[in-house]
Amino acid sequence: MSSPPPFIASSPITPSTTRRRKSAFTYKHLSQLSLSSTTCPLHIIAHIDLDAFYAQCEMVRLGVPTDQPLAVQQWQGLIAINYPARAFGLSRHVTVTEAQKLCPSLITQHVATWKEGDEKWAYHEDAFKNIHTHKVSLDPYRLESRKILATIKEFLPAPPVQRVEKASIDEVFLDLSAQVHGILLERYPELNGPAPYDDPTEPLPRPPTTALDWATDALVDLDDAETEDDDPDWDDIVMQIASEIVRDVRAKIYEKLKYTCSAGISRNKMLAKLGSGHKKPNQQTVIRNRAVQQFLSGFKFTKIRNLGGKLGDEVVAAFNTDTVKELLEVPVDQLKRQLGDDTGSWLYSIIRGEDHSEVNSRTQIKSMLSAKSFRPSINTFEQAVRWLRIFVADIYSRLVEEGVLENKRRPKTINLHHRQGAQTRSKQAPIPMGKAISEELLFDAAKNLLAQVVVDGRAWPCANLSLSVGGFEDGITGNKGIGGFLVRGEEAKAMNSTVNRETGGDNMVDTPPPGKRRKVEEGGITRFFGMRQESTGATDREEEGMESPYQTDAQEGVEQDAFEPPPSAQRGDMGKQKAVSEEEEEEEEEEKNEEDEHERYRDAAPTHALQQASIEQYFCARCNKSLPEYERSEHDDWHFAKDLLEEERQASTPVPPRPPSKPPAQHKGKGRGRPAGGTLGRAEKGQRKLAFG
DNA sequence: GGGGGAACT
DNA sequence: TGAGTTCCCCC
Repeated sequence: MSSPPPFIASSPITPSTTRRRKSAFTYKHLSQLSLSSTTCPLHIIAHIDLDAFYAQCEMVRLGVPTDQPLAVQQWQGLIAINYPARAFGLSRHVTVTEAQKLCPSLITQHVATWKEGDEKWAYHEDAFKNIHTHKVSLDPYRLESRKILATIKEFLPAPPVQRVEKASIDEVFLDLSAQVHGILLERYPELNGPAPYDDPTEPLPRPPTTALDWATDALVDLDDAETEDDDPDWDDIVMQIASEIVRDVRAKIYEKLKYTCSAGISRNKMLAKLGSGHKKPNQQTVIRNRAVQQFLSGFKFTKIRNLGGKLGDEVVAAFNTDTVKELLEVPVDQLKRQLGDDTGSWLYSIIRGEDHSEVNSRTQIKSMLSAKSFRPSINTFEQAVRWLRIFVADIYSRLVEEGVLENKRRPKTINLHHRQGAQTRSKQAPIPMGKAISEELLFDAAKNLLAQVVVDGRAWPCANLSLSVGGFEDGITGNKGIGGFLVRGEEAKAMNSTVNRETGGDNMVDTPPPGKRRKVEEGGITRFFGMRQESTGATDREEEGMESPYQTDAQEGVEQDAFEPPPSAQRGDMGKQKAVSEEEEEEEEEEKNEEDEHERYRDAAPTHALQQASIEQYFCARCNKSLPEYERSEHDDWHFAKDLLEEERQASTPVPPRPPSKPPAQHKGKGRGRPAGGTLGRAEKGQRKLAFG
């Protein structure tokens, strides 16, 4: 970045007595800066990260002195530990009792929980004893997060100069380019003039050589070829201005809300993020362009975003190192060959500090989830429905908090995730438009999704359940910043494109971040990495159909009237029931999971009963069939689920079904509407049926 | 648009 | 470890 520009014949003659070179940056670069162009070499990003956020929230809430060790407890574990407590060697892996031993003065504050029947979460005494009846609520932290975000946005110039991306509950990215551009022109009027000869490729005048005052910023060591004596160029000035802004933002957050945070300032998101983690707590780190290589070389590449998981492991395995330094020696071609073209070139760039991803102006939430893990697993529809009620209360209250009900910013879909052993499946449905969103509406929809999962089979024992709503983004609130108008597909493209929107002139070639699934050609054989070829829901049903002589219902959305017993009835007999997995495709991992699943299932079934020669039988009058007694409740649940869905089907089908020859015209959003009576009927039925559990 | 999964905090 | 959010891919 600070290398001298190539000699340009038309540029003004520089007296040979002048020691100083031209700036490496041009008038074009300067104007790109005002547009927050991701390809602009002066582009400037900050990442702000709250220190031990949940712990700080509790400290602020409880008015605890800042040097008091405190940890946030969730059931038997610790999910956040403040810095005073870390001094005692506490980490997230330590149990509550171990922590108390290591640090007797430690405050362990349990997270807020939500109790069945309550209309709000609360901080309960001895909450950790209530794991079987309460669910965790992180709402207090969301509320604090929102305050902090509001403070930041209030402090910065209005959009479109302001670009703030909420990256998580305790992190934001700021694109400070446009704001810094403005300050730059104010402070250095010599930059205001038109480019000499009206040529935007003319280099800028050099900035004054006055030593930069980096205040108390942590500065990363310079690259080998650079020395502190080198005159600063505009990129250094930009960094310094950005650093001032970040310092002020942090001061404002502390002043208003008493939260400390750490920050990283650098030329792109990846470096800024790495920088914010470099020195904590309550510090900020600037990574100048001339320090990037030195800085990055000290890292394990698994610390870089997107390389912290399976992809990172693969890279480690492929090149037998986990350090950036060593990976830098691998040529692009080899990276491409072993990881695929896209991932290879992405990796090549990223370890050289190149990242052109955009800061998306986005501070609003896109989805909302409420979840619970069950240990031990739950086994009946009734149990599951009781949790659904809590989830719905949670989500509904959060919808109200968001102001989404007034704002018309309503979610469009509702989604249920379900885990049984290694299997995870989900069902989603549209939230009917045109009606007000109510708890009953959501609860009804959630129950319905659960019924779908149950009818699909293999629902119990259930180890995890989660309900979410999403699809908020099409709301009425028009605050779309620059780029906010992009639709999904284009957004992804724009994020990774280095071809500048306006100038399109740079020669840099960008590569997309790795997809989750990558193709690698190897001697004519194509292999896929990164995604297990799990059976889809549809495939599952097909497999079941193959497996079960009974199972013929509800395949591929074809509604059938025949009620059949659940596939689970087949699993009771003593034959080996491995047919499903044996059809399955290879991969040791896969097999292990399958194995695991069967293991879990078998554990859940009464083994002693399986071993008896004669099993107590239950006769189901609805199917006219008998099945093992221990499957009775699951079987009943299945009928219940089926009934629920059948009611739904009838309620949503206006009186006489029309002949298929002439399908009715589509009334968007209205065709699916159901009379209120149907809803009530189902609710009543639910109450009644749930009594049997 | 539905469903599965990875990655991250 | 558990809860929560976003992004991406395939069909």
